[in-house]
Amino acid sequence: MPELPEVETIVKFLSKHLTGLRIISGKLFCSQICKDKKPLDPGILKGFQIRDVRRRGKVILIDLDGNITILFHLGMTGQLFFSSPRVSLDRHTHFVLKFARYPQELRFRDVRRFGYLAFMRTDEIFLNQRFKRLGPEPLEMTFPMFISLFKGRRARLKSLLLDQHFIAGIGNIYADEILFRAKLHPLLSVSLLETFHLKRLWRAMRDVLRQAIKHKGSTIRTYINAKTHPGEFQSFHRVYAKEAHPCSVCHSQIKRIKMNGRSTYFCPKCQDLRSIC
DNA sequence: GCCACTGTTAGCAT
DNA sequence: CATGCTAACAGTGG
Repeated sequence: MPELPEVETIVKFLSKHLTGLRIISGKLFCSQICKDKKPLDPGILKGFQIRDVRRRGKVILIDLDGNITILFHLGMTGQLFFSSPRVSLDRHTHFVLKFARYPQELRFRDVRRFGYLAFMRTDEIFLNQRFKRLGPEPLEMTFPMFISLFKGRRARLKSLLLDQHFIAGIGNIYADEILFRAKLHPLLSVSLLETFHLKRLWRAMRDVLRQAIKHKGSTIRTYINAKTHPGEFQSFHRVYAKEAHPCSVCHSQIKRIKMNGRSTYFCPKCQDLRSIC
């Protein structure tokens, strides 16, 4: 469930339930899922209390007292959910946290293992290379800030939207949905964009992400994530996974192409390349 | 069985 | 630096 709206939804949920809980144990079942250079024994988490749950881009940060933060990235198939300890762990559950006076444990499960977790000092998070290089939050950007990001760039529009160093949090679904609503072709070189195009893009980005958060994100392939969050934004998708469907605006057939190895959906008429170059 | 997919991104080549 | 391709993984569906 890993784009900004899904991560935001999970963070809100976790924040509500985790804040104030005291950890009695942490167990790692798959050492490769922990990205730390010096893998920390999660047993040392015992006794610390959860202060806050935050998001930065697609990353989830769980702050404990004692200057400790647990970082999670869900990759493609990561799940973070509560479960009764009586439900047996399957082979894809890689990390479990247990709490004092709380009947449920928090489990991190990830079938494809593109996700990861890491332990960091809370006050050092933003000194970390990973975070230093992360682009700005799309919902915390003014239009002038947004414009300045494009200066001197010439990559194709969708590639840039997907680049987490450019803007943090947008993935394959929301890139396509944003471009459809901005009426811009994914293959456009951003050097061709004028201020009014960027205005459309900025508005579409904010609208799509806000709407998606309001609907608790998109739940695709429910067998993977219904456990954690049944979102409803998928019913508002206009192009993603809609190859050959009629465009909701002009009734042309939605096209699918491959871009950077990812499926890319768009309306060939509403998002016409030739209208710009 | 084989091949093409899949909500990601680090690391490498150009 | 900027950009784009590939591999890492496991599962599903044709």
